[in-house]
Amino acid sequence: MSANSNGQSFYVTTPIFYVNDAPHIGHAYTEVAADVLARWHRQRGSDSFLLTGTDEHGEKVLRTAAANKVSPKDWTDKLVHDAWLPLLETIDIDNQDFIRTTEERHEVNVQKFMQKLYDAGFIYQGSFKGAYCVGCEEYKNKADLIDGTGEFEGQDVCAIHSKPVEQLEENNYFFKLSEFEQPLLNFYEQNPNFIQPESAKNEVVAFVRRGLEDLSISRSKEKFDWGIDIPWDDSHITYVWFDALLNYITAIGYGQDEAEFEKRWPATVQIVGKDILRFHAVIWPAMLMAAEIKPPQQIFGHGWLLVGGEKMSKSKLTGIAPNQITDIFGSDAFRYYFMSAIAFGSDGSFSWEDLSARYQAELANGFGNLASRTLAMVRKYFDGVIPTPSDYTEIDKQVIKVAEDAVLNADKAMDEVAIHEAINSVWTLVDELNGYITSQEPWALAKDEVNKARLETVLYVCSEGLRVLSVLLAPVIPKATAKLWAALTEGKLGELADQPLSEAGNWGQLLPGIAVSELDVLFPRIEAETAN
RNA sequence: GGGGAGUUAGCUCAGCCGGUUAGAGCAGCGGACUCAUAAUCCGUCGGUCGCGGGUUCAAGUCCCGCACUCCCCA
Repeated sequence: MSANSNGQSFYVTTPIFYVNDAPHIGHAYTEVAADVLARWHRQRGSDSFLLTGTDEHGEKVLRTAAANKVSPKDWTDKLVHDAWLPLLETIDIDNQDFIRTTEERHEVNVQKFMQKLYDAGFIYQGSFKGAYCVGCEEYKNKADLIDGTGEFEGQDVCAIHSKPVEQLEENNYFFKLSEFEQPLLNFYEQNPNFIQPESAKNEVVAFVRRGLEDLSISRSKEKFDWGIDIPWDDSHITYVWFDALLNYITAIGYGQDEAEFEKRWPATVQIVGKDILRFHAVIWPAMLMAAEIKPPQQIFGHGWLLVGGEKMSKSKLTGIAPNQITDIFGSDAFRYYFMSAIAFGSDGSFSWEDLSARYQAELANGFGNLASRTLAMVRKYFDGVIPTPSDYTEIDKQVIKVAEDAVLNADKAMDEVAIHEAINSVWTLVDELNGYITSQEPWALAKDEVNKARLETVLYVCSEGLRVLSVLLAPVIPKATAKLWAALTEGKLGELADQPLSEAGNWGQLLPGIAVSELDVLFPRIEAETAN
């Protein structure tokens, strides 16, 4: 991720959605972050590739499919088409691929990967002991068990069924994760930015230092068979996590299209929620090392969205569907809000009041109104034609300086995956321009013909400032900026998405003489408090 | 039980390796202005920096203990 990544590959991934989940704003948050990064880097000239998809294997999927009396494949097809692809539409994600773990390109190459590890001696057969709940038909973690009461006093019982669990033992295949303890620690040390943010890194390093155990990576088909067959033993299937992690490479040609794979891998940054950080920062690089593949350049663990101070949850009725927000505020506002209001990497509080307040203050009154007042004056004083600027005063030069700095600072922040900081940097230009208009009083200049040249300059500065803002904000609020761009340029400057970010701050690109077109209100005031 | 992180104005948060009167945005209050989606601009009120010790010439900023919140693991 250098400052000049022209033509370089920028490969960003999100975790794949567990297909049985219901989409909520947490999923959407991760997607938007990855999408903003991908769009930003694409506009900077990189060959930017955003991957997302669905994780579709496992016993729970099999069970819910059975409960709905359809095959697991039909069940996941339905969920993908009814829930997950629409989610991407809802929040305006521009992904380059969508991988499903049930696709052949995934399954076949997961098997190749496993065979390679098996041949290299990193996988062996061993016995796995665990607490098995017959009701759930699965092994339980200790966290899922509670102390029994009544007739089961003194025993561990399943939290769901309240019945004792059985200690079962089965033969499984194991991955020699323990052998990678030192290699991982070395890797973390040599690649200090591998795990971000810093707090997440501390946690992972401390975990690995305490020692790693080998990892069971298969399940006997006697229990269930919705998964990828172990290539050398068809009585077992691959454990879901092992299967799921490999999507990041099977999607870009691992085992199949080596040229494509070489071009994309290693991933530039893999965005994950902090709950699954350990899988991505420990198990995943170890798997890759075993296969002699480079680990990704960076794993970025973002925080939780908190609602009322707690992690969202369905059981507490704090789960929020993204379209509840976009139906009222639109996808741009969704994207802007979560990206600007929350420091990426930290937990962040969501509330309807905060969303509503920021929408009003920043998008409607700040940016939207700036566009509105500028174009209204161009229309009113110059019949809608962008005027030609004369000599710039110190005040004008100050605006230009702020624009240039906004570009540099935003770009620097994006390199550090500090999305909120990047947006804040851009917003300095919004504020500068609003202040500039107030201090230059174009309405006063318009009263006397002698001030015409000055008025032309002032309104050119405002319009050109909007041009810079359109380019900088396109990755975050693509719909609104596209409208503004169309109104400002009449198609004379090419597509907005093709505007190079590195040159966004080069002043004077907007062409005088162009007739600006009508512009809808970008972010209409939302009066009704639908929020609750 | 072990590990990681957090606790700073009404709200959401910045405060890097300790150093002048602790900052921002929003909300509140006062004023200016009218091009604009009563919008913008200026000014202003507001904090014993979770609690208790310690180190230091000097501590939100370092050390120890405690309390509460969250995450991970067993």
